[in-house]
Amino acid sequence: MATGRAGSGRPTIYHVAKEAGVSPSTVSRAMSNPGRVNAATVARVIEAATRLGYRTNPLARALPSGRTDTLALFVSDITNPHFFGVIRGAEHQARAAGCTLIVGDTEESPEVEARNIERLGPSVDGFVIAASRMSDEEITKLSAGHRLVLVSRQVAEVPSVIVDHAEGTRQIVEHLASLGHRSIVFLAGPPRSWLGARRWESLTAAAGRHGVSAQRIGPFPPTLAGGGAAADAALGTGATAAVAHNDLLAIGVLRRCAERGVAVPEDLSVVGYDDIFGADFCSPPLTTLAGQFQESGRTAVDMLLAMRDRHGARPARNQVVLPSHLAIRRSTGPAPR
Amino acid sequence: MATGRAGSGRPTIYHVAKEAGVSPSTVSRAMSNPGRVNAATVARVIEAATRLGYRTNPLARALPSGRTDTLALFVSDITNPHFFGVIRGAEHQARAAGCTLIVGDTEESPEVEARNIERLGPSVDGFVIAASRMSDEEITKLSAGHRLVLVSRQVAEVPSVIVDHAEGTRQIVEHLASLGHRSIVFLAGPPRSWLGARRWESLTAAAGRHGVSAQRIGPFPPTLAGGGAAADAALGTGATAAVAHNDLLAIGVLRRCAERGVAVPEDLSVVGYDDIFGADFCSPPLTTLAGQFQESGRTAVDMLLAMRDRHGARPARNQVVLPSHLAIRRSTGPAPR
DNA sequence: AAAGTTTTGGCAACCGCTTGCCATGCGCTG
DNA sequence: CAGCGCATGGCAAGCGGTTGCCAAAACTTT
Repeated sequence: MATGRAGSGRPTIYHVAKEAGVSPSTVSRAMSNPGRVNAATVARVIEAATRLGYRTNPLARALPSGRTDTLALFVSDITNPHFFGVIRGAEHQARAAGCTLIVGDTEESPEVEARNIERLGPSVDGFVIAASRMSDEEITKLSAGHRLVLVSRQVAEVPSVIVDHAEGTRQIVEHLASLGHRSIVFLAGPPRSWLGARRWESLTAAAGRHGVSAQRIGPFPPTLAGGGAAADAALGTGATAAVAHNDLLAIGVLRRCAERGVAVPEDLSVVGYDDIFGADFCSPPLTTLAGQFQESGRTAVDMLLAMRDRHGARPARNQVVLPSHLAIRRSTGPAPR
Repeated sequence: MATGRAGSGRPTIYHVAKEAGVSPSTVSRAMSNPGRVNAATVARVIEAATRLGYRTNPLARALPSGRTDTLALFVSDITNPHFFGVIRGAEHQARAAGCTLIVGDTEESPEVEARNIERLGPSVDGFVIAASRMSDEEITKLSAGHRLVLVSRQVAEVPSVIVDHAEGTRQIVEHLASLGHRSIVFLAGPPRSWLGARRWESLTAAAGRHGVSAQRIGPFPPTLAGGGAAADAALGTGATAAVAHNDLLAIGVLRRCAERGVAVPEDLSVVGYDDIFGADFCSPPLTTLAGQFQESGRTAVDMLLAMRDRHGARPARNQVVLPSHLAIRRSTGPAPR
């Protein structure tokens, strides 16, 4: 009968201490601060520990030391494949550093974010918040009481890692302009998305420079299903190219176009953001701005760990911007005449 | 400067106790066992707590009580989109139950699985292990010392939830047979995969009943890239239909076929397992056995929680089998003559 | 050889919360 | 009105580690 719970006879440092003929504090030191103890004693302790099958209890260790070797990652919507890259990267890096990763879904809600941070605060060494929906003020406030690293979001003074949007979006517009497109429609995502706002901002700027007109419609839920409505709305605008908030939406547009007999890219070019799983094998394969999101997760975890270990000292690189590149595939083509 | 660490001035039950004019133990009871305390006192304590912004420290609570309200989920390869369903389902259900979820990648390694369980044992209330690569014996042994629920794996006496394979595979074979296929090739996945073994088992059984010949080739890594080699090998066998270990592999096959100018389904029918994200918009859309993996995650968490709360009493449903259904799409068609 | 350093290990006080046990005081029964 | 039981709150001992401080031991240094 599975118990494994407290009092489960799992050996403690006290058992090891008796077995090795030393005091518990020596065992503790031997395990976590070997420099402080004579090498021979350490060896004896280690030997006793392995003999007994001792494993240190992370909880008990964390309580007095305040160090949990656990990191939390919150994503705004765990349903969105975009975040899988971030999750993977973070998980991988955390594991490499001997840390455990907690993954949470905040369901697009700033309240859930704040509540979770408050709740988990003492249990983790820090938080990675991807695509936070909280306000700048709230983030700043929370970052005063907790170690926080933002992903896909920038707030002054708060460490963050984002994928370059300005340059990437410029490439999208250039690509489209060179194909003869003169009218672009942007399919907006969630209203609270900082990233979405930046993408639109960059798009209008770049469009202006290239003499291309850009309009925004939406918001649409950033999902495959949302792409249906987005496609219909986009087709109504007369634009020859649609730039979607993200790939999910873009692929949804692709599907809706296929249903309606609208040829992509002959009738409409479609561009997405993120290069998610599937973007290269949907039909037609999607032209999209590929960001290194796995790298984002990794970097964010690194920064968090650095903050923890350098204990308060401001990290060297506080606001990281990762490069992006345009993956040109078959969903974009010459503008219809 | 973000600290938020121990000694961070976060109020404790002692502060609340003083504020409310009661003893710490009363505060503790008021928070976690209100029946034991006079209602008026509880109200006073609650009020003091909110006034101070008190939040209970999960670590400190877990240490003496042995209850962490945290669950761990391990997947054999976090890179595989198949698991995203499980992760989502588990995360969602855990959150609904007020639990925190730890997600870990065991990298197809039984050792990593065992080590992680050992390490995290005291920090969690139980484990969900998806597609465990451990041996039956090892699982049985571990399940004696920890609360364990298996997903996509069955071991006698250990709680588990799987998606039906026998019936589903029968449907695949029937579908193929009715399209005139007489020779099927199974593209095997990882050698240690229990699920893979069951699928192949069911396939030969069903094929036998329908007078269809079935052969197995592989193993192939269950990835898109693995599909390239698998496709080439499959085409060499002369079979008219390929059933892949999973959708990742199947989509890889689709891509390779497209590259080689092999028409799907005209020259070769392709079937996958899992109905992952993308299976419905790849080209051609993939016929696949859809399982309710999100439901698997949810159910597994439910079982775990039930085990914890009914404290050792054997769960009512110990080995859950979820239904599957064949999603027939365009990657299968009549056998070439 | 005496005095001064450094190592090394033990003591005991925590970290913040839970819980078994006891003392109090009240309401009730007879 | 004595006697009893129960609801209520406090005390204190943990849970399994960490760590500041001190004393003994082992080395150096004059």
